Amino acid sequence: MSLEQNIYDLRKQKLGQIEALGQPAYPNQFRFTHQIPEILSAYTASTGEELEANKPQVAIAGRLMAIRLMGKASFAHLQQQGEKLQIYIKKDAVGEKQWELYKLLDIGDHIGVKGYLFRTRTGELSVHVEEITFLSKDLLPLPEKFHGLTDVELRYRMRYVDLLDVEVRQVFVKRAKIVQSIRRFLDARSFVEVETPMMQPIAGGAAARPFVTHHNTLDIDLFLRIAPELYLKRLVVGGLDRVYEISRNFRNEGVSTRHNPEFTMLEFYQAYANYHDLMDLTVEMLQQVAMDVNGSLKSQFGEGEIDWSNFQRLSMREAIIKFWPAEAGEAPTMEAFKSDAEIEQLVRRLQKTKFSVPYDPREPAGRAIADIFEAVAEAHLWQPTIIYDFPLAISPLSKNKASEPDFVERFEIYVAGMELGNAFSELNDPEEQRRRFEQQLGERERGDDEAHQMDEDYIRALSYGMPPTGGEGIGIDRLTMMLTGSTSIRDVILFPQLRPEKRDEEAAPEGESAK
RNA sequence: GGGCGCGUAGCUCAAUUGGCAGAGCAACUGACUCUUAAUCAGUAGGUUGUAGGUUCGAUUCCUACCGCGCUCACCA
Repeated sequence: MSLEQNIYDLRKQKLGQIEALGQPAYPNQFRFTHQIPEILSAYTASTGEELEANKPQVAIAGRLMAIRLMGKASFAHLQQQGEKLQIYIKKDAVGEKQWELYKLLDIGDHIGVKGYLFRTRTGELSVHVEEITFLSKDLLPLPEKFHGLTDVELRYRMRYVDLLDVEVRQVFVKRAKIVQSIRRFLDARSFVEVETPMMQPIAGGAAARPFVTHHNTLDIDLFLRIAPELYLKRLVVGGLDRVYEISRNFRNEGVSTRHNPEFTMLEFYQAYANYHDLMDLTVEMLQQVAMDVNGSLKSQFGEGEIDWSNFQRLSMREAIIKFWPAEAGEAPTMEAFKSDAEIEQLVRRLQKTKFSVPYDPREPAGRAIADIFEAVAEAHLWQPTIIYDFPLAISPLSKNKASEPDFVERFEIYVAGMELGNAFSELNDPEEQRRRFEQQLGERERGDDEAHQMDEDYIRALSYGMPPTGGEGIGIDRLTMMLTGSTSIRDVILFPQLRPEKRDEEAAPEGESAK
């Protein structure tokens, strides 16, 4: 019999004894007067003398996180919503039977207490308990009180235990505030929040491999969406000039500290706006969110500090020039990007250094420009930076720049060396869209299974006329990482994707007798 | 998928060159009516991730597998 099983059985016995004392094992409610955070904020200013004079009566509930027993009196901490309040139980004050009950409690149990507020000799606000109500038993031991759970696998698998750690909890509270703040920002500007299909017959709107699922009655395969993009633009065609959606996308790709197979994205579309309008809107939105969440335009991330007050803006080509590594010789000029031969030369020069840049002569030169950018510039983009004017070759849904047809009106936001957002003036010429899809089909033929598929209904929608529109996607998980200082995406997703846990055949904690 | 690293009591971590597997917290028993990582005395708790191999002897060395982390590649 394992130790864990021992503790489980012991605590079940205690639960039986608690019932024998007349308290139900699993009562169905507790009427409290305050939540613990309310008490802490309402009485911080009250002195011991004031409390002594008024003896404010309170009833509170929470989880027991520490017990310090001294014979016939005891202090303990109750935790609720990530905050702790001390309680003081004295045998004289609660009586024989309640004292017996108290001694049957374990760390991790939920209880409710009634009593009055006072300050201890050391000045800590505490509840002088007059009555204990048993609420729920913790049958399994909590992690070590000082270090908590540090095994990240256990943390992610047993988030219900991990969340008792106040700092872990705080990350997810902040995540909720981020989403709240984004909604407030967009709602105030007349955006309409919508929900579009998660299960799509054609997975479009991004370059990624989808998950496949099956509908039994219709007997068709469906794809979990990789982006809501094409549906949201159909809505703009239909006259929802300003729409947004915050929801999950699914991409059947590797997992890493920056990637989870399901992740949350904000996408929004604004009719009659171009990508420059979106740049301004984005800066304003991210600054509001940072203030709402942290009360500051600075946030700590890893070794450094992110300063959201200042967004650098560079074109992709300018960024390549700016961050061109000395070991690869003279930095290119803007002119160099106009010639396919010169672009190939740039790649060749980089390939002689530590920078690995793929090159495929069958691919359009624009792809090479993007690859060069990723190799030399991306890692430098630690402070918030807007990179604009992307090559047409990697942007099948963006509008061409009028002055430079090989480039499109697209930008991405980079923070802490990561992509945070992606935006563009939306391509609304249905015939050009058809040509782009056909070109993507060509790449599919050549083996790129992330290339975009043909979507006839989307082209039909554009044929009814979409106003000039700017659209943008922002990764909520990544934004949460940046604003909470979490260097792994798994720390901002409650239940990140892990391999299924393998269970041993040993007896389950329910305690079935062994065969 | 490639490379590097990790896996020891419920939790956090030790263990000399390959030589009796240990501590703190949690648990249990006892003492203690203002403690706060409470304190003090005692008790119990282990198939060292799994399976092989080398060896008189393996937590330690080797191989494979499982799980996790970091990193590279793809992407947001």
